Amino acid sequence: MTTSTPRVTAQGQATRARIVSIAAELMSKQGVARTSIDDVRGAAGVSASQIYHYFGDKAGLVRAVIGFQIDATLDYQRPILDHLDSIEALEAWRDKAIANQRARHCEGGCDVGSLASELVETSTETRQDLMVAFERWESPVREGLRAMHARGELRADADPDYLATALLAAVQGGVLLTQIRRDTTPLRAAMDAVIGHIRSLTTR
Amino acid sequence: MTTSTPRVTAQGQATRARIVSIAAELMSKQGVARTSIDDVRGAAGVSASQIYHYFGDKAGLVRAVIGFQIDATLDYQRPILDHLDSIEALEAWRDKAIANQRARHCEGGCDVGSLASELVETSTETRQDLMVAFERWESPVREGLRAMHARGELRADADPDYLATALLAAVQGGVLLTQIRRDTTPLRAAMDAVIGHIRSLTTR
DNA sequence: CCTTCGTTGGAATGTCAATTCCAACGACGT
DNA sequence: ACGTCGTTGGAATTGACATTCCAACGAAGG
Repeated sequence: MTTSTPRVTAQGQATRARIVSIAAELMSKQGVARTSIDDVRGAAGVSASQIYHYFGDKAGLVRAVIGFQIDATLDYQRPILDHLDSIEALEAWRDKAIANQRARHCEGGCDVGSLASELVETSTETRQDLMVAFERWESPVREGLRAMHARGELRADADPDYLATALLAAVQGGVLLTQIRRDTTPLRAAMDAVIGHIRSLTTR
Repeated sequence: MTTSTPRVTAQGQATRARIVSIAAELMSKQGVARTSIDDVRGAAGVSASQIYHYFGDKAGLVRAVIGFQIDATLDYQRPILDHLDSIEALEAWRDKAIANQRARHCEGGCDVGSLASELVETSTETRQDLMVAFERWESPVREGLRAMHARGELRADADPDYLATALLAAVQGGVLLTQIRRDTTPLRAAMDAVIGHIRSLTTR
């Protein structure tokens, strides 16, 4: 069975996409709680009824924003993210993350991490959305380390999955401290430490 | 010059302290934005005017809560925090952090980190309060690693300050992922990775 | 005993924000 | 051309929330 009648027009999709994109930007800058539907309405140049038409309520819009931000983050880090299977690739990833923070003047933190911190405890469904988002992020990191492991570049007793989790945690914690200090040193320190640890597990 | 007339009674101090303590608990559970003055008022069993009398406005209460939480965190981790000058001590710190998360069922994240993430971008003063809070946290970690370095237990080319920052970032990122997954593995992974890196820098 | 000032209660105010409602509009398939 | 349904506008509603105000209360010092 094919899609008989599209429930939404191309025009509707465009409007919906614009709303999500602008909501994501506002929520990244000011946080979810401080971003009102009316803020989004004004910035997107739409009427309130459209937002409720497409998303049901604010929680629905927030869910869409979570999806949007994780997509944007993964797109931004690709293609590096798909080949994190060498120390050099990990260092390139680190450098890209640092450059990104510098470009933002260390403001706003991690789009996905900020959403996560603000929303984890709101509802079980939201928390699961966030779990899925981070799993999508961690997955390619894990695959890269597994490839190194399979190739014998990592010692047999090293655990690629565990290391992938540590890397992601280093990014999150590093970005938070970087945001607070307005200085990229913490992000660099955190990623350097975990990458250094991985290096110490290589079979050179 | 001594304090001529105390502007606040012992009774007043007690009331103030109770308000801060209860506000901290509520804000830890629900976040700052979702904690209304009226919530605090009800839970503390005081009238609204008292909160405004002692804190001026909600921002003032939030500042007091930041101070309260960093004090509580440091008190909780002491005396470990004051002697982080060996791999064993670092591991004990890690174990205590993990046990704490487990006791909370991995809910709520880090009290200080959650406040930080929610409030960093609200105002320059708040961000500076947070910088001070994290500096107070990082300082003893740094001192411990410096002691190891001075004793020659860390290689000369190791940078204790940089490593201290990485440790704190690992805690923050690890706790965030732990909160999202409701599983202490990420916190353990993150701290293990950085501690492992430090171990690889020891002169054994 | 009296005055002062910190303390407390509780109602009142005004703003802001989420959500609903209804009517109009227009694209698209028949 | 016509009718259906997705789309849009904008006003109206409802509730929550931060903050203010004023009056009463009580402890501590003179």
